[in-house]
Amino acid sequence: MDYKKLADLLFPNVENIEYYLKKYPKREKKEGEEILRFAPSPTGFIHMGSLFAAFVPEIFSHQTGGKFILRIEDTDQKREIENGIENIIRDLKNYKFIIDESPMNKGKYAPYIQTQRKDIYLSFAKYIVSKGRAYPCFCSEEEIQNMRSIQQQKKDRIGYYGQYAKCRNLTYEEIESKINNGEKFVIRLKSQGDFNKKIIFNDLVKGKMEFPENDIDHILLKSDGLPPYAFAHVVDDHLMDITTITRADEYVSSIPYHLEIWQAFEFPVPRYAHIAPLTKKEGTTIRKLSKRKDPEAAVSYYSELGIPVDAVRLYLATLLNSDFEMWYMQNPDKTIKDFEFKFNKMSVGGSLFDLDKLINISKVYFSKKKAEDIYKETLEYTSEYDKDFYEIVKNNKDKLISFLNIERNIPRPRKDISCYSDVKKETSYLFKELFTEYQIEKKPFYDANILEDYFTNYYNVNDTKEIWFSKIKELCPKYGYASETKDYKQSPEKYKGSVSDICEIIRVAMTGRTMTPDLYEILKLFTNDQIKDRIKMFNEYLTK
RNA sequence: GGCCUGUUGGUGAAAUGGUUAACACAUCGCCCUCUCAAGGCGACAUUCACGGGUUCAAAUCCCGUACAGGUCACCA
Repeated sequence: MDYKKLADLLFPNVENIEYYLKKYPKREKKEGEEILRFAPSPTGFIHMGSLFAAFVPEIFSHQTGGKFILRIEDTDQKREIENGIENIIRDLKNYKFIIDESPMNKGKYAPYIQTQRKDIYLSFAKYIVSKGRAYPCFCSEEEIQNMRSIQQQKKDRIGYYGQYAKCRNLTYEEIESKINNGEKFVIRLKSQGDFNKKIIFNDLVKGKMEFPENDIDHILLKSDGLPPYAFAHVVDDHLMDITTITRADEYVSSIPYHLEIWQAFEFPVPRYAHIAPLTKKEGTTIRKLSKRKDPEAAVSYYSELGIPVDAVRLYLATLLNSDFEMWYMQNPDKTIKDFEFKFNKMSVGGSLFDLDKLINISKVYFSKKKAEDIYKETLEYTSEYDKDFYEIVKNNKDKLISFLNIERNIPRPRKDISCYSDVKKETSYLFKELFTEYQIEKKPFYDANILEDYFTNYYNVNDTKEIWFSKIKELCPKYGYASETKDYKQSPEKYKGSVSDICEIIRVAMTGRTMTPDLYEILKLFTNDQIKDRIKMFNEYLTK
């Protein structure tokens, strides 16, 4: 068969492959520079899994001084959703991804949206047909279904291959007449593989793997003229000069097939890094984190909660290489950029997405921040997600900063804030509008008289901390409490309680909770009127 | 079912043939401090899914079993 003639018959008005090879020349790269890409489908919002999938190539490209590219894989037009592309770009920007080339920020290798590259795929398909490595197939869906059920009955391997590949042996004349009849066709790879032979493949993450060769005549071009993933990625990644392909490890099993496409073009094969999915534990089973089933998979979950972008990025970094965490503890002044990530340190199985861990990372992150910055960012956060609290934040700058500064600028700061919405939770008792009732269990020793006595006869805002505390101790014996915790511990029968219980009464009365930052500092944030008000409230609460 | 990949404590995870199996989170206990936290110290895998084998030496290599995940589309 004259394959050249066949190619012209199938693709009469299509550019030569040389045209595109020239139009998109190899990049001028420095030694070691890597070009990586994130290639999502525009099927909705970005979730944690895709954020991680984007994080990996961004890190590995930029840490070599290379480029990070966003390419949109929208060849399946059935799955497309409105604003899909815009949402992806917005989410990536929010998460501080630096995208060197994308549909918005065009580079030399545009277009970056696959449906806009249709002519390119056609050209490459024509080329591969002209080389005799691909052929048109006119089988209908029914015929393929039939083939499959026969294969199932006979317990044969499923697929279009070998003797099942009917259209493989069509003559030029047969093809020509079908085309003249207007029959629809797809282009299939004419596989040269042998299922009984093995190929060895080296993956950057998973290491050496062995597979049977591909012998299935997979589809390279669908009847709508658009390629499925496999063919598109080879054409695009070659033309865009991608040096390392990162993708989800669900593609592992199609490696032999993808390799055969590269080989058919005689293009050098880039490195591949197959990334295990983020997983979630549900009962005893572990499954892929799902954007449909898991609310915590959506990035909006974190922005609504107010988990800072940088904290999420730190978590992604520890998910990438778990030794990052230790390194970062030892090098608190460095950033993600300073760490050398390695593919072979990535998890081969799957990384469990652990919300507790993220929250912990976020707490540590907050504990290192300046109070002024937290205030500023809380203002931004509340302006979007909590309008009511926004007004309070805006009008109480000094108070909030003073609060945030309690036990902050010390070697081991407090870790009670994990997200911007916690600021409200942690400070609500400072504001009359938010503190409307006590929601804490009454304990027998709670006593409004002690409270009133303390504030009328002992408390003075201007006291130093030492004096402040000695005054509380002074008050203790009057009500049968031990001034020293040690004394109480030694002979508890002699006392009603200790100074810590007195502190608890004051703390609970003022804040409605047993755990707050340093009580001395907290009290300073209350005005006299507020104190009086709380004493009254506390009294009512106890008598109720 | 075929093919591929995993399986280390309550959890995540490190150790890529060689001392008592890192570290972090969680939990519990003790200590410290002028209150709450934080912090310090300690406990938490006589053992790396199970069974064999190779080796002076195995969580690490090989074989088998079990379990789990992935894949077998004109989806990516």
